[in-house]
Amino acid sequence: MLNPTAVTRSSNRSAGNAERAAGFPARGNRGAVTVREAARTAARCSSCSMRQICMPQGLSAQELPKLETLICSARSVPRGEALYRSGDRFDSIYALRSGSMKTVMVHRDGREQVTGLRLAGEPLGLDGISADVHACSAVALEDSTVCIVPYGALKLLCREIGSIQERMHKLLGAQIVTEAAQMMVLGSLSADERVAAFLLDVSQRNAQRGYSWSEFNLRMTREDMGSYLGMTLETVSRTLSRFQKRGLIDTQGKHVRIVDLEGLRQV
Amino acid sequence: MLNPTAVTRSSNRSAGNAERAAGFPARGNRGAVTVREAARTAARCSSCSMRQICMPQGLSAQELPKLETLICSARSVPRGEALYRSGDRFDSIYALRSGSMKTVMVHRDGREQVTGLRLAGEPLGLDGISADVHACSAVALEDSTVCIVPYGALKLLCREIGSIQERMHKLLGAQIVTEAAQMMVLGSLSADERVAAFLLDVSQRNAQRGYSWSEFNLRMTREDMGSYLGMTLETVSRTLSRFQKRGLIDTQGKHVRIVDLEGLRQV
DNA sequence: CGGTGGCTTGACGTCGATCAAGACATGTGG
DNA sequence: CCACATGTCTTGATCGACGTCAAGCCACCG
Repeated sequence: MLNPTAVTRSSNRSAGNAERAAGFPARGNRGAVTVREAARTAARCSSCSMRQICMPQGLSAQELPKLETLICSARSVPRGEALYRSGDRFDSIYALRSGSMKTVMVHRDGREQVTGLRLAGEPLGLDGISADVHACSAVALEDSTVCIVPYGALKLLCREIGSIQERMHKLLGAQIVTEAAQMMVLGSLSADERVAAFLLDVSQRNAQRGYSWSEFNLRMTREDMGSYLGMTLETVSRTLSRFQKRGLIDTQGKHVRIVDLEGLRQV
Repeated sequence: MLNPTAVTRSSNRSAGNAERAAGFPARGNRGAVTVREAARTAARCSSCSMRQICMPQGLSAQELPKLETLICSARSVPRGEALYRSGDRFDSIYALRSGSMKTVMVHRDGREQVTGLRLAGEPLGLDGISADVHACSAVALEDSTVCIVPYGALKLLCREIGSIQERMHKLLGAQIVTEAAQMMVLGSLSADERVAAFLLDVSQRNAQRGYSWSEFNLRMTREDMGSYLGMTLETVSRTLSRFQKRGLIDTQGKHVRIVDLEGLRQV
C-alpha cells in the first residue's frame, strides 16, 4: 500500500505557487529532521493541508520517518474537474493543499446538491470509508492541488502511532459534527440566516488558516451556494444584495468583504 | 482506561426484558467461548446492538477475550430522558440495545432541531469524538437501554485488532454518509418527498434489523418528525393524511403501515 | 465580435408556515 | 369512578417567504 516512489516525487517537486500558497516547507532533508525542527515545521505549517492528518506535533523522533512514508504523492485538479466521483472505488483520502473544492451528491432522480465546501487544509474523501465507494463527487472550484493519502497505509499507521489514530478519529468526528450543523442550518434557518451563517462559516475558516476573516473570494457560483444552502440562486443573490444595502457586507461578484461582523451574526 | 469491574457487572446482570428484546446472549461463560460459538452468537445477534461495533465475525479465538473487556456495562434510559446532553464531556460511545432515541442539536438562539433517529442496533455518541464534548443531546423516545463502550478502551482495542479498527472507521464513515444524505433531503426535496423518504428510511432500517418493513411504530411525535425533516408538525400531519387518502400508507397515531411501497418510492 | 455563463432585479404564483379550533388519548388527583 | 389538565394529532383558513419565470447586464473568451 505504501508507495516509496511517491515520496521521492514529492521531495523532488520544486516549491511552486501552490506550494507557497499552502505554506508547505521543502522536505528534502529527511535524515536531519529533529524533534525541535519538527515542531518548527509544524508551526510554519499553520495552514498546511497535512496538519489535520499528519499532526507532526507530539510525535517522537523515530516516528517522524514513518510519518513520511504516508505523505505520498500530490495531484493537481483543474477547475471544474472531479478529484473523485460518486461511485468511484475508495482507496485514498485527500488533503486539500491549495485551492478549493465542493462535494456534490446526486439523488437517483438526477437532482444534485452541494453537500460541502472544502478550503485549503481540509480533508476530502472521507465519504468513501463506509462503503469502499465514494458517496459524493469532489469537484474543484478553482485549480487545486491535493495530497493523496492511501487509506490502507493510513490505517496501518493509525495502529502504530496513537496520535495519528487520534487525529484520524477527530477528523472523522469533526465531519460528523460539521454536517450535523449544516442539517441544522438547512432545517431551521430562514434564507437570510442561512446566507449569514454561510458567510460567517467561511470567514471563520479563513481566519483559522491565517487569512483574512473580513475579505475573501467565494469561488462557488450563486447556484452552488444556493444548492448548498437549500435555496435558489436568485434568493442567494437577492439576499446578498439586501445585506449590502444594510451595510453588512460589500460584494462584487465572487469577492466578499464583511463590513459588520456583529450585524451579520444577528441575522 | 479499561474497567474490569464493569465486565463483572455486565456478566452478572440477568437477562431481563430488554435483554431478550435485543437478542443478546447470556454472557456468563466467558472462558468457554469458542470460535464456533462466537459465530453462532454473531448469527443470533442479527439485531444485536454490539454487532456494528464489536463485529465478532472474523475474530480469532485469542482476540475474543480482548473483545469482552470492551463490552462493559449497560444503562437504561427512561423515555424522555437524555443519555447525554450537548456539552457533556465525551468519554464513551454507546450502542442502542433496545428502544429508540433522537439526537438533538440546539442553536445558540435556543431553537432546537432533531438531527437523527437511532433504532436498536445503531451507534450513538460519535458526535463527541471531535471535541471531547458532545455536540448533540441524545434523548430516549421510549424506555431504552444502551451498551456503554468506553472510548479510551475502544481506541486501544482498535490498535490491537485491525478488524475492530476497520469497523470503527466504517461506523464513523457511515454516519458521515447518512448525514450527507439527510442534508440532501433537507436541501432538495419537497415536503411530500421528505416524509416519503423518511418513512422509507425507517422501513428499510427496520427490515435490516429483521423486523417488518411494512409495519412499525414511529415513536417520534409529529413535532419531532417535522423538526428532523425541516417542516412543521402540521405539514407532517397533513402529508401523512394525504398519503393515507392516496392509499400509500395506513396510519393511526404513531403506528404506520406501508401499503404501497412502490408508490411511496415515487414521491 | 457574438456567444456563453454568471449575476441581478422584477413580477407573480405557490408551497408550506402560521394561527386557530376542536378531537382524542393519557395521566392525575379527588 | 369521574373531572380535569395536558400533550398530541388533525383539519381549516389565511398569509408570507421563497420559488419560478423572465428580462437585461456584465465579464470573459474563443
